[in-house]
Amino acid sequence: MWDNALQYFYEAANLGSMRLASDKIGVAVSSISRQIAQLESEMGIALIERGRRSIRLTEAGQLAFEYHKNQLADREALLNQIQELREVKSGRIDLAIGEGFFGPPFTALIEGFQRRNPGIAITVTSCASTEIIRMVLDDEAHIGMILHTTSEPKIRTRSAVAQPLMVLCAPGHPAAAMEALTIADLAGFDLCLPPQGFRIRGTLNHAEKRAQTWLEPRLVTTSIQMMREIAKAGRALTVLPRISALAELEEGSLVARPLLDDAIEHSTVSLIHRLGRQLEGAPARLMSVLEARLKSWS
Amino acid sequence: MWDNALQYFYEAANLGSMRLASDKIGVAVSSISRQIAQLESEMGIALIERGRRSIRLTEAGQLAFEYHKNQLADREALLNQIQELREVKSGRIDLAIGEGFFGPPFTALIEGFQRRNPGIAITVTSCASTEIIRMVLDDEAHIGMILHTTSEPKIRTRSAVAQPLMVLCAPGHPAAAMEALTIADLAGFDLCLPPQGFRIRGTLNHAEKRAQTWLEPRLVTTSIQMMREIAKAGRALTVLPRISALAELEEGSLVARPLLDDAIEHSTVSLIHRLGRQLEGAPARLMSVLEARLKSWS
DNA sequence: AAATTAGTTGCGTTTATCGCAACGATGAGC
DNA sequence: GCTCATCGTTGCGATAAACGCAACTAATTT
Repeated sequence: MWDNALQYFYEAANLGSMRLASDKIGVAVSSISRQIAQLESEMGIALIERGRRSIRLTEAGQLAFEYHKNQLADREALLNQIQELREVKSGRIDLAIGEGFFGPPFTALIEGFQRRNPGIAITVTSCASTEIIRMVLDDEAHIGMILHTTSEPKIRTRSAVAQPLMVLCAPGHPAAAMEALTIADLAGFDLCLPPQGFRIRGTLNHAEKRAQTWLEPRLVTTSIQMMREIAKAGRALTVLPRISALAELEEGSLVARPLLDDAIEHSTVSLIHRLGRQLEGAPARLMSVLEARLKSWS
Repeated sequence: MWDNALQYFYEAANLGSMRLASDKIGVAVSSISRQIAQLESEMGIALIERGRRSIRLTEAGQLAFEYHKNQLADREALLNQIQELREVKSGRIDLAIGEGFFGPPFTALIEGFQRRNPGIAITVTSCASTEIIRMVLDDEAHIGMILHTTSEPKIRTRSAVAQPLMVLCAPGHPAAAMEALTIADLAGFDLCLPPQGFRIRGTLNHAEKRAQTWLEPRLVTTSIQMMREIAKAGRALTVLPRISALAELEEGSLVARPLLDDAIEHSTVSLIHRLGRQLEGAPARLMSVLEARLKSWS
């Protein structure tokens, strides 16, 4: 309620007369006079000197004047920020991504997006699938990117593209000579795999169960980076989606061979967000970019 | 109008629910919901995430939240300042004083006032009577203090105390032996007077005209300080109100003798302010202090 | 001294806000 | 998976604030 009265007071003080303020604002002089009088009575102190034709501010009036001037500036700043948000010129996107997706292609995608949308801050968090789902549910992340679809309720799978797990090894590795490998084949080689609890390992577990063969990796690491390097060195095989080693596959330092298992061949990469949370602005834009790029990678 | 909606939004966001906000503010939930919705439509962007039980802020919502928080702080600061003004803890007083009033008693008065009212800034300007009146009329000074009353319209004489011009001289001066002096007596001594244009000189002029005697001062100065010093040295007489040399009279380094002239004996010291400008707060307080002290000096 | 122009006040009208109640939707518990 | 409690939303009549018009008072101007 103060807001109106202060505005009238401010304009009257600025223009030096209530009538000019009346013209500018478009309200009757009487209202202006009344609002100011009311403001004064609420503040318990006079803002303008009475018994005078022109508007002269008392000390309290000058304080109120400066106060409102600053307030206007602050409000304009807020409106600018809001405007930028609407135009997606600024904003924040929180992304939760399985570590397997990291690598030059993904980095290039993010960099390209930021170049085209300066002012948008992006946070990319890397963690396990279950954690990603939790973050999306709790709105700690706008968008999540996980292997395999999830049956979790309250999660909307926006886009899912086929992205089967592959066996990766160096070109000179014995496995590279094979067209495809079964779980049993895998068991015969040195393996580098992520620890239990990772989605990749969980998917493999199911396959092991079906094949009644249990894998015993020589090296267990949470670092996809390390898995790629071990495989490149030819010391071991690793199991990852193509997307996790796109750069290496293109330059030929790694080769990919299918892993013969129904569930694994049909595994997918999913872009998810919380059901009921309509993405808008920056997150929506990034979502569509991710969606398009993911399809081009599959 | 924004103000209300923002407040509701702020409380709802703060308490995490519209109903709690409703209890705290004392307004129906429906109004809160509506006000927030309206605010959103005016801003053109959602502030809280819909389709959710609890209140969660969007990015724009967080901006608005912070904005209003700052706004509240600013408003409280303003209210504090206003409160201080009302309690006369702060404020500004502009005083315009004839130079004749300067001296230890006046200085002590101002110092005492400032000690009892810390936070109040006082500006004491010294100038000629006509200038004092102009400053009061133009609101460049809250209070003026002049010799003699003025017939100026738009000037309100708040208080006038008798303060006849006296002849001042050193105790050993021949004039000190006289009970009282006439204008003609004055003409026989060396004189130190202010220049034409000063109120004292104007008052004397009238007396000279009546007595058909013209004074020719040996020394003319605008400095009351200098006049007092000259008189103390015994070199000349000077003409001032008692108030201008209160300290010297008390310590006995100067003596005062009446100047026999109707108008001069009835001259006064006046506290003036602009007609229609009701003094309040700090200026009013100082005015009453000045009034009381002036009477005690007369 | 009259005229002009400023701010103020009274009164009827318009607009915005409010409260109540019914509704729709979300999330917790069984 | 279903029910129930609770929270936010919407419709409608009531209420209060703000508004415009016009008459009024007061400060400047000529």
